[in-house]
Amino acid sequence: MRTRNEHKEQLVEEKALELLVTHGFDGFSMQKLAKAANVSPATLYIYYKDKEDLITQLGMIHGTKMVDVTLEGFDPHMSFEEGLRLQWRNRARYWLENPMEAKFFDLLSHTPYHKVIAMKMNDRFREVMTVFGRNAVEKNELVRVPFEVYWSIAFAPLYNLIRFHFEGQSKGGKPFTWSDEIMEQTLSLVIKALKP
Amino acid sequence: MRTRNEHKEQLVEEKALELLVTHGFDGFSMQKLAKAANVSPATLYIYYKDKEDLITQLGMIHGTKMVDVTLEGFDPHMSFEEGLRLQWRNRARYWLENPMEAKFFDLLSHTPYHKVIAMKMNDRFREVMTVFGRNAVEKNELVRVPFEVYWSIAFAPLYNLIRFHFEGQSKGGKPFTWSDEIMEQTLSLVIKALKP
DNA sequence: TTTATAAATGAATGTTTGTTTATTTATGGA
DNA sequence: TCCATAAATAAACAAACATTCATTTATAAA
Repeated sequence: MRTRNEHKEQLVEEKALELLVTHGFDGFSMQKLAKAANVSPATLYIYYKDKEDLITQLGMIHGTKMVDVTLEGFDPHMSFEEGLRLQWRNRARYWLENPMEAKFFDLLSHTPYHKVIAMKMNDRFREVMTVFGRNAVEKNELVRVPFEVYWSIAFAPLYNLIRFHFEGQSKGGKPFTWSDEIMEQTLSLVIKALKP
Repeated sequence: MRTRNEHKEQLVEEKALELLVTHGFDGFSMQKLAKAANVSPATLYIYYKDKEDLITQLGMIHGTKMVDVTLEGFDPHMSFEEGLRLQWRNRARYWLENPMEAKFFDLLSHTPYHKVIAMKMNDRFREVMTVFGRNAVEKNELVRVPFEVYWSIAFAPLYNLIRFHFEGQSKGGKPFTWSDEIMEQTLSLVIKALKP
């Protein structure tokens, strides 16, 4: 029997991400993807059940990859400050090195697909973070607040900073770009907020 | 000459928001909107130049309304804590009372339309906030940090909390809902972070 | 070398898309 | 009352859409 062309499959994956990010979910279609990846539309339906399946699979792949990267070198028994620093650094590095994935994920999180993927993929991260948070509170390194409050303070500013970076957000004309100093400055404010 | 049916026009606006929020930009079409608002597709092209114009206008309307509400009772010469508190309260109230608008805006901010609208409508808010921030720094009520860092700490957590609320985000099953205590708790951490 | 089988395709399916055109309908001002 | 004019429409348009079908192509195992 004939074997699957792995190179072709990977190209489809790449181009799908590219098209989704540059033209939005709105302007994305199977035919455009097929053309961009030099593949027959019918081939896409060998790889994926349908359009929804394509996007869901893409989300899962990059979602788990992102969680893996975020938790690289992480141990829930680290000190709170050390652990949070490591996660910020890991995420920032990954996103800056993989802007397509970063933007795709940001996009995806604001579509109906989000729920399906978040459910499956956040579980691991959520679990680790719950242990980490509980330990930190017990060691008196972290204020005791509901999970959602903690999350909103600990990570929302990082996401926002990255969005600013990719949008080149500016204050009265001066464009904004990421720097380690900016991250460090923001992170230290966050840590200050979360100390008991 | 015949006069425009204002009621019909407003219904179109309402239904457009509803469809966009429930089915996403993806699943939105002029024909669906026409059907939902009991109007001929051609009528939409009397109200709006094209689909892009429809969405842009919708964004502008709700964008300026949101800025107005946020700045209700605000004065850039308020103390920093008082001013930030007021803005958080204003935004939270508006979003909880107008979930459709809130979700629409969240959605919109992750599409190519975003840039067009943000440019025009954020100007006023940005200007007021710049004065407010400068004053607060001079009075030694606010740390001196780049605008983007300030923004990421001061508002990103609020946005995140609202998203959690609308998604019913949960930790191990318990669903999350907004409460004034939760907001107060988060806001006080934010203020702690931003104090010099 | 042959054969069975999955990969890959080009062309077509019927549907939905955004938008326009020709026509009818309502109404403020003459 | 009647007329000019804009509102509103039903029906249509080509283009783009997701998906399928009949067929060809490549290859692992026999």
